[in-house]
Amino acid sequence: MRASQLHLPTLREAPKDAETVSHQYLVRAGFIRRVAAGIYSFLPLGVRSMEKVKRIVRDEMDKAGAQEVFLPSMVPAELWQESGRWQQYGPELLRVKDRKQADYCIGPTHEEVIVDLVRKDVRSYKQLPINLYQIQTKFRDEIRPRAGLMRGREFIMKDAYSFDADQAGAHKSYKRMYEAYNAIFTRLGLRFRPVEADTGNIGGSMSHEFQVLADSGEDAIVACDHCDFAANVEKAPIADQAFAALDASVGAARAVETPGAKSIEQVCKVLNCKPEAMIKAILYMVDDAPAVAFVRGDREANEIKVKQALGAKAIFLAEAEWFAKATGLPPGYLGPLLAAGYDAGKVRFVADFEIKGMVHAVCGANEKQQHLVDVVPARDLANLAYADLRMAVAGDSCPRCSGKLQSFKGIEVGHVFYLGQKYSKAMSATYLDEQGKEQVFEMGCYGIGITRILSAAIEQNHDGRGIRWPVAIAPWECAVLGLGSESPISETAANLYRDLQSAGVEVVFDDRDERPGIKFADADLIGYPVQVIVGKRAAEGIVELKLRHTGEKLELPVAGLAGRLGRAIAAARAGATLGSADLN
RNA sequence: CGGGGAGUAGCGCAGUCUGGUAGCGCAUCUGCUUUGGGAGCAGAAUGUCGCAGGUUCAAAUCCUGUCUCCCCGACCA
Repeated sequence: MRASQLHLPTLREAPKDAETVSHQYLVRAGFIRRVAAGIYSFLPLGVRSMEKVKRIVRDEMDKAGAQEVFLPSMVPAELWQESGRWQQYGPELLRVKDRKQADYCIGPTHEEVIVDLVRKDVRSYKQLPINLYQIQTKFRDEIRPRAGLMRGREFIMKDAYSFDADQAGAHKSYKRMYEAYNAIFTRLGLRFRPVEADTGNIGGSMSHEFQVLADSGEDAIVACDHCDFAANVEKAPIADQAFAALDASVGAARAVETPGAKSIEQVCKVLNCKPEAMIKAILYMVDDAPAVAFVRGDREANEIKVKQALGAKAIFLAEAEWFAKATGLPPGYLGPLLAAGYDAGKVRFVADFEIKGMVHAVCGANEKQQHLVDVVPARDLANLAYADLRMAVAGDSCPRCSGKLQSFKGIEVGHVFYLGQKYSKAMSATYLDEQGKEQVFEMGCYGIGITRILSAAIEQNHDGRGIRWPVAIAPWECAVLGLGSESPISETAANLYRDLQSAGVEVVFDDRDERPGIKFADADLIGYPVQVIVGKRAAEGIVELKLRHTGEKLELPVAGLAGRLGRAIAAARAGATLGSADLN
């Protein structure tokens, strides 16, 4: 393709609504344009990169035995009512009415549609297992769309659904998808990590997220430095811990005045203690009733764990005033040790395991302006319920082995769930087994955020000048920059362009009548993995090669270059980045 | 939804406090010169100042309402 013919509007400045690096570069380099909040148009370059992502996803899905289908994005309400999600889903589900006033939604995910499709046509165990997938535009009316393609309202997702006769089969299907996902993200050329994850709203009992590692990622993950354990911090269990023996010399718990000291920080100042010696109270509204989770003063409570520990459906941080009214206890001075006579039924308490091992703790006294010191939980809080409540952090022991956890930031680009019978049961999706008995399908569902991958790839691969695409998903693999229209530069460039095409390289010939600086800046911004610069030394048969990923520049004879590049690029399509070492 | 911020030329912004009829840089078009890291000179085109009311002789500017967008939090591929 000749750049002079390409619709490639690059911007020197990013529009002010773009703050995230990937968002800025996608707009500046001419991949996308905003249409409304969280809704984007794709320009030719964006389409090319996206199609490459799709091609790899399709290829690996097909290889793993899945079959492509295409489901509607507009879904009748009846299906969602049948699964119960028409009620459960909040305003994120975009509901629309047709001319007859019938209810529909724009599919944010397609469990209902696929279950309906399969239950109608799959009647026998002989038709199982089956795994169907689609690549579809989804719509979720997000509370806050942000960061360009990272969290759009309209986005493209690959979603697959497996149907098996039994759990063993479903686990096999799950494993197969897990492996396919590893293959996909490897081929995309991304550094990623599969991590154990919470199943969230979709439900189910087993789940892994595929996280692209990037410092700007929103998800915190921990991974063992020794074994292959890795999990989202939301999910990561805390390893069993050894508790110190009781120190009998510690005196009885006693109250001290701590006027005005409501936060951990303030109390530490007043009592001259450290946060790790304190018991922190976090106020929740759990299924509309007050509850308190206690964690060590320097820890962060994990809301998902608290929710599970309390067997709750919904959990929110409680407002202090509401809480005080509901319990009669003073926020800011809350502790696990209730005064005699207090009606313990008013509020539920649960404490993190770690607290049990504290020997000398400070906590709220449940009286205004007072804290308790010399609290020994194992002695004083015998009846307190303990559970794993805190967020895992770097340095924690691995829950599987003797290693230590390290922390990373990630961007979730894929998620595999084992669903069980959640949807098949709700929607009576059954088949007949060998005995002619009706059985409910065992399901799994498997998503990949196609459009989000573009953002994630950029977040992971960029520098101050622009994008550094992995070869597999670069819109074009190579750019030939002709730095002049006079002979022999123009002939050398045009010939090289032709030879690279013959060598099977996707190449853009920047033949625009622009100054060199503009061509360099655009090429760096767009992120072609390879730039071939035809300039001053063209007369000697020498051109310059710039490898975007490593930043290396080398001068090479033009003779035979197309063939060499063709081979190197072909090799890198499998999921690599290109450096000079790859040329031979 | 809570908190913060912004809507003025394609993009980035100034002008708003103190009302007087809109400007700068980049981009665009023409011409000449330039040509290895976002050129120079000369000329040109481009705006219902987000929208709707109101105040006023006069509104981008003041008042009221409204819409949109961005950022931080609760939700998620």
